[in-house]
Amino acid sequence: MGIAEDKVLTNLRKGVLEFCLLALLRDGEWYGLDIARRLSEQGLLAGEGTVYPLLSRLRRSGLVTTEWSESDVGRPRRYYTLTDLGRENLRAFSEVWGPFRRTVDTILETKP
Amino acid sequence: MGIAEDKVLTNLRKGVLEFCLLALLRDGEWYGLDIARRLSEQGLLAGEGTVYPLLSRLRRSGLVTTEWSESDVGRPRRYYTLTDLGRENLRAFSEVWGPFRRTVDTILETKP
DNA sequence: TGCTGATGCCTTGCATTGCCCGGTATGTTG
DNA sequence: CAACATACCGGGCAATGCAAGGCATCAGCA
Repeated sequence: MGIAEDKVLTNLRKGVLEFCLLALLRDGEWYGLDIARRLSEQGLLAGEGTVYPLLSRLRRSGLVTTEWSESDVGRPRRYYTLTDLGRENLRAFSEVWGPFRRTVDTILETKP
Repeated sequence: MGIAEDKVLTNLRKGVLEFCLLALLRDGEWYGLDIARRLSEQGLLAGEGTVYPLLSRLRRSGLVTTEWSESDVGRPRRYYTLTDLGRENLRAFSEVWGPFRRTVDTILETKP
């Protein structure tokens, strides 16, 4: 009975994942699978397949730009770059995240 | 373009709301509308109607128990009490929330 | 040459869950 | 009796992470 442990993390990821992805792109360009691996390492992503729909959405929203790797030895990769709009959205999220996190902390820390 | 501000908070609430509700019940018994008001004050709930499906789910899962207010002057109220299972789930969430919050903070704080 | 596996991209259908809108019932007040 | 506030509840909607699988290219090897 009760609530499954996995579900907890799954629901926490919602609303955070896409901005953590944007934050990753602050540091440089990455391609899909690499982004997926990095996010998975930090427990923010369950499977690699999850990241592609997200990346498509970010691209359609104009938060990231893509560029195919030309004249590369391996498989062609699609590299993602943060746009100014993406950078602004990331900053906006940070301002929402701070108070939100503090609110939750306060409620949880109240002594029984 | 970009991502709407409202959506950000909406998605953040998912996965947090039900545990903040449980945390409220740690301090005593409350009835539906009162719970809704308290959560709304802290920006964790958009409308009062949202809380009732959630409360039903928590009841079916055995995390809370309910008791109708007897011999009260006003309308009958359904009071919610935290069960042992609910208390345990709340504790389990706290242990997940801590590391999760730290991870997100770390990613966001990385300097560009 | 032809098979196998790894890499990398992507799509489809699903489940969860908060939100919005509306409905019911009871008590108080003019 | 009408109107309003209180208090409960349900149904349909939308967003989004997840699981599973498909397709294409290249390297290694017999």
